[in-house]
Amino acid sequence: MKNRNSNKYFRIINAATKVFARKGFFHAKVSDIAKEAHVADGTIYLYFQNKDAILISLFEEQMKAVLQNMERQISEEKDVTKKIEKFALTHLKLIELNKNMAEIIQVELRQSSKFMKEYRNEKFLEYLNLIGKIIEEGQNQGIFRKEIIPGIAKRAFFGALDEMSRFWVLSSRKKYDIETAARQISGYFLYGLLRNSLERGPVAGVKNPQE
Amino acid sequence: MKNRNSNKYFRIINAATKVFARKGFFHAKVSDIAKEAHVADGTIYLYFQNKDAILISLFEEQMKAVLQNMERQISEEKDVTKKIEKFALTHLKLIELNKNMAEIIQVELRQSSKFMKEYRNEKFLEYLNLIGKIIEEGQNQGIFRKEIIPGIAKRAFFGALDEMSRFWVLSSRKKYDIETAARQISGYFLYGLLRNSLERGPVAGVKNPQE
Amino acid sequence: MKNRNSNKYFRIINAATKVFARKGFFHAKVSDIAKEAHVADGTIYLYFQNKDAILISLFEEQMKAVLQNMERQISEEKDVTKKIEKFALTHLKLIELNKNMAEIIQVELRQSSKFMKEYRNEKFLEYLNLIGKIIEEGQNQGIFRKEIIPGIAKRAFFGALDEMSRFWVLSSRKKYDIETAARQISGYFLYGLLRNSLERGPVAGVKNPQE
Amino acid sequence: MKNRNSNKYFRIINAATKVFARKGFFHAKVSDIAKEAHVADGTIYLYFQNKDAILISLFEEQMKAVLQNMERQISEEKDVTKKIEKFALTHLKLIELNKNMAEIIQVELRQSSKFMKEYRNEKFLEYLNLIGKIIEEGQNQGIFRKEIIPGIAKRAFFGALDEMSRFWVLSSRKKYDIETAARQISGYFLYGLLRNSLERGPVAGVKNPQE
DNA sequence: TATGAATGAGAATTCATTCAT
DNA sequence: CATGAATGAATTCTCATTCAT
Repeated sequence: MKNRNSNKYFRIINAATKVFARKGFFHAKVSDIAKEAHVADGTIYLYFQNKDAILISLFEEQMKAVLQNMERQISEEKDVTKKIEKFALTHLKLIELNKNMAEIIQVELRQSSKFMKEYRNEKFLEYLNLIGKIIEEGQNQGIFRKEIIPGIAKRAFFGALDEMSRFWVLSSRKKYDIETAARQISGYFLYGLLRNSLERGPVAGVKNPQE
Repeated sequence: MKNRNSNKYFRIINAATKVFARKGFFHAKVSDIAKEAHVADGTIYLYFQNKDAILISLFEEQMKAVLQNMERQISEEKDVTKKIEKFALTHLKLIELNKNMAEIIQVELRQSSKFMKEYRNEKFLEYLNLIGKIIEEGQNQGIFRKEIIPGIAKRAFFGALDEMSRFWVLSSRKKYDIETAARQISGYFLYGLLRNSLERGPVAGVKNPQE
Repeated sequence: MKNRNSNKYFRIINAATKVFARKGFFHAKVSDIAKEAHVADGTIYLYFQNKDAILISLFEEQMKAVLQNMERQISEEKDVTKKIEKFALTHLKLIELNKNMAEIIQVELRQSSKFMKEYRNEKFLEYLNLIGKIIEEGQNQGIFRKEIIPGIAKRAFFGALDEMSRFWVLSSRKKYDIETAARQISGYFLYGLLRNSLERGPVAGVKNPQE
Repeated sequence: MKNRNSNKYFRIINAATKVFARKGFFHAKVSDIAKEAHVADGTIYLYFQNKDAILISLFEEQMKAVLQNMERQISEEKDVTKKIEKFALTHLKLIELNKNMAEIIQVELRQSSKFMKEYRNEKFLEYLNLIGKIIEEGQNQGIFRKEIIPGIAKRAFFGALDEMSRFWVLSSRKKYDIETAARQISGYFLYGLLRNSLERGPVAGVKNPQE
């Protein structure tokens, strides 16, 4: 495998992003990717072990960038409440920005035991943990309720955003704008659906509620 | 008779559920399904147009049952708050009960443009709308904040549960028990993460907050 | 194999004639024939050994009738010249009358080693010999040239008529009417293409021509 | 390079000729052809769209050569009578020379609606027209009777030769030698079967004869 | 006799991957 | 490093035929 600094490496990654998004991983032919990258079929195998590896690399490269970006965005906010809101907004903007990539993550990456089962998706876990850490931070600061289980909350929050993305990716037109969706979703998690605090009931997942 | 009253129809559906969950849709061979169903390869094609059709039928049959069950469960609760909690619990229990099926919906059904793009998944939308209706009901009763957009909230809530299921489906052992997870997730949505109402900030997605 | 007096036997033969003509032997499904004959798939096998046997029976039944008819027509003429003309006319009329059958003989029966090689087509040879006998008769009467080799002439004459039929069968509309075509073709064979007898050259296939 | 300049293209054509002649088009497996051509199965599909396309290409390539050869042979003769004789001889010699090819044209090419119905066999029509032109030429020179309809005569003549070929192709041994058969058949068409001109009757296909 | 659901052998075609140039 | 022609394993689907009813 040749060094990934070669511009061909990224040309192939980008071509694959397009082709996978258009046809789906299984229906995408390696020769399609080669054509899109203006490269010979065989050349692909100088940079990637096989077709699966393209998808994995594609994902890793992309997540690297996404992760860096998200870390920077979050660190700009001091308030954990703002951090949560910023996370939601940044995540949804990302989807908007890179529809093809979003589509692959949403649809293709979930498809094969190769990726969601055997492949330990470290980068994705790191991404999830960004949320987890915000929540823990909020709990340590006494701002978030201490009964919240960060391991569950981080998945719930990510899942909420993710499902919203899927909706956008799969439907042609966007019904709600990004800012609205981001504010709504972070709003649900921060303040709940209930109208006033009097109704605040037994604390989630804990026998003896809040203190 | 080559209709779905034949027990062969369901034998094939069940066999396919196992095989798809084990190998993934694309790596599952029709002959694998036939073998699992104790049926000849050709027999499959008396009941299904092609391999894709098996996955679709499988999904539709399952969703029919899931939907009925969920409707019954929810109708047992009067309080919208309880309905939300019941939804979460029922959904997660379902996953637990039918791991293979869950895996297919989580992993396989998302994979192909056939299913997530071309295929208008009516049953799934009905399922989502069960949540939407609860939220609207809550708003009409003045219990849920009126700024909540049900079309976003239903997806966020489903996504949160769904991501939790994925976590379980893809990891071998369950870290949190079902009741805890259900109570946590519905708790986030109902009461928010924030510790007390004073912190209740600007209302989600609305410029001029509550009141 | 059940007795061929059953009306089902002929229902199947007739259905097969239609289906073979429409789709061709190889693309015709046994179930198509069954449907056309309003008979169950399995019933076909009570009357015919297999799909090949349908085609053969079809041909034999048809040739039996064709042969009888042609013998009768020819015996009505005394003059060998008239017999030749009658043969041509009757043959072409037959094609017109039974397009489906003609199509099968023209196209399908020629197709498979099963039929044109392995299958000794006795009925067809009898049909050819009707021509051969007319020619010999003509030679014995001193009307046809004795250098004519009946074994070649009968094939040439049949081939001429047959190619004309093929033209009709394969083109949708008939360019020439039957009587014209019959008279032309028998005319070529009886009188030749040449304008006058002076041009009559060395006799065909014989070193030292006539006389 | 995947064009017909590659020797693989012709290796496959030649292999297919053998295999089709031996087994028949429908019973010939693509893998048989590949084996005969010493080529991988998949390679066939670099040169031909599918199995049908092999048969068509095979036919077109052969007809191209046959046509050129026949045109050359005919142009060597000045006399239309000689041209007719030359056509017959050349046609029959060709069959002798390339038995496999002849068998395919005789037997296989007639089999499928693909070829005799849908496929407009231009090259074959050109071949037929070579005869048609000779006849018209003869008529213009006043040598052939003007009542002859070239569109019918060309088919009759071709059919006569073709049926003779079929006889040879399908029977293992040749009963008559080529020169004899060619002279006989062209003799029938030129001079007719009748012994002397006195017997020359009403002109073919025309009410008021040659007068 | 008649049925038609079930069978399973069989074949065309695709496409990831290799390797000689 | 790059190419792209060649490979051949792999898999869906078809359909003639059977046989239990």
